[in-house]
Amino acid sequence: MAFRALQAYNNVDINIESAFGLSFSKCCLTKRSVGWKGGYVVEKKKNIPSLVKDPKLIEKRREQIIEAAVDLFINKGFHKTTTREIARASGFSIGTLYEYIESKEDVLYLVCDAIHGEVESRLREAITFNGTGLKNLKLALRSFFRVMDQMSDRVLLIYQESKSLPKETLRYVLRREEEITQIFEEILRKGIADGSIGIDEKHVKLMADNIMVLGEMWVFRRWALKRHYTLEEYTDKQTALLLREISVSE
Amino acid sequence: MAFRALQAYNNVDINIESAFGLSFSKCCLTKRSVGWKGGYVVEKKKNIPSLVKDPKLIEKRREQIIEAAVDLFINKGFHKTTTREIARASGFSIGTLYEYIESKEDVLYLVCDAIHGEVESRLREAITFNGTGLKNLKLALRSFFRVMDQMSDRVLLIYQESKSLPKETLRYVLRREEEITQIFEEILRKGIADGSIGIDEKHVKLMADNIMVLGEMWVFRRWALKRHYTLEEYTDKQTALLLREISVSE
DNA sequence: CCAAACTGAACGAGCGGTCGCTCATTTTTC
DNA sequence: GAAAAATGAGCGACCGCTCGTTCAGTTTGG
Repeated sequence: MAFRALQAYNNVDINIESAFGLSFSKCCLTKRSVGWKGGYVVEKKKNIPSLVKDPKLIEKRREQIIEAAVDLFINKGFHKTTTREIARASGFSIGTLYEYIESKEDVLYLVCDAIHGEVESRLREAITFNGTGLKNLKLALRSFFRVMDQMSDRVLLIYQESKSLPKETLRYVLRREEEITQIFEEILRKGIADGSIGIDEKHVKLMADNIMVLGEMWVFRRWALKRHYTLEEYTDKQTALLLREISVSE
Repeated sequence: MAFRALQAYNNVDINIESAFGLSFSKCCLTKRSVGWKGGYVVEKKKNIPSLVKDPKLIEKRREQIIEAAVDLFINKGFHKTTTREIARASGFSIGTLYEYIESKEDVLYLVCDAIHGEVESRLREAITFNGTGLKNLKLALRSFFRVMDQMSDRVLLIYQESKSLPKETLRYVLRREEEITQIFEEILRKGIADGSIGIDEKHVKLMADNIMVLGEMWVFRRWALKRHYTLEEYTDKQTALLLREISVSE
């Protein structure tokens, strides 16, 4: 999936394991804390302070902001979109906008996180864990490619603009994609356990990565691929390719 | 290869064939004209007017500009780099900078074009047209992945920033990548002709596209792939994958 | 041979404008 | 009527780009 700032990745990621352990050392245990890594609590979401007290209102207004900003960012890009435009498109004034965010980058984070959330939930709701791991995988791939196809402009947005996030904030966005990759890891492991998928455990992560790449590919080479394939054909062909690598006889 | 603005592609490319025919209708025949398409002359390079008269000096100064801007754009991104910074890093004043370009976007175009040029020339000089097409292909793949690896930050730069180019200028950049794809088309066709590659002519373009995608993949998923593969291993594995699709027994 | 005239590359203060963000004030809510 | 929420004029920084000026080097004219 296209969920990252490439440049930032290349600068940062060699140490990403340790970076996670260290960078979250300031976190404290709250109800939003969800996991452990290297002994530190890892927050799943970045907390954006707001001057407004009512949590329900904050959520509502931020949804307005996200909806407005997604369109603007897709059409104009992050840098060329002004905060005034975001405020106007959200239906309130510039002053009000800054009651719910602290910086323009916060809006970008909200947008990235919302898109990630949509991809993940759409993917999860399309997956059953009945049947063999292999069957699950085939279904998941079909859903995944369909979601990528339907959301390609938003996926593209994250891909192109997330590099503008502050380094620290970027990590939250990156983690979010790892979570999606893990869905495929789960399915693969299930297939290994029930014998329907014949790869070594140590190749699971790579396989999951490969799947994500094929999804990305449909998004950002769509202009080229659509000259030759429908989504259906692409799905079939890439599924076949992946299953061949998995060394099972269909 | 990563040479495009994704969003722009999705907006523009469906009509790219006709767009070329139409958009260049104003072109006239000059010594820089190099090709024909739909009866109109297609310029290969965008002409950037300069206030300076000496062509040699223009070339020299623009090389300085490119060298300075590549570094800045890679480290800060196009939008966050100021024209003053470009001028300072180039070794002259802001006023002088504008003697050699007309807009900040011109600098981005110069940079993209120079990077493309480097990729293409490096690739071409590593290719021989001796032996079978199949042998050529294997060598070309090895060189291509190596070039992608060595130039990944610059390739990434084009990928992330070319969307900021004016639509018209973007087309020049897009054309440049098509030319690189055509190198692989040539090789594939040679292999078909001499019988060493067994695919249908109508799949040549798609195959060439696939090769480009695999090169891209190494660039912008390097952070993930490097956890599992060296460049060597990646090259071997992807070459094998491609050859399998080509349906030849090695 | 030299001085006067000309050339054009380099310069950088400054212009017009935009942008992200603030805060004194008003409006709404309960 | 007090607290919460919304407002938008305004601030100050900065940005892309311009243009009047400088000056080393070249050409011209006597």
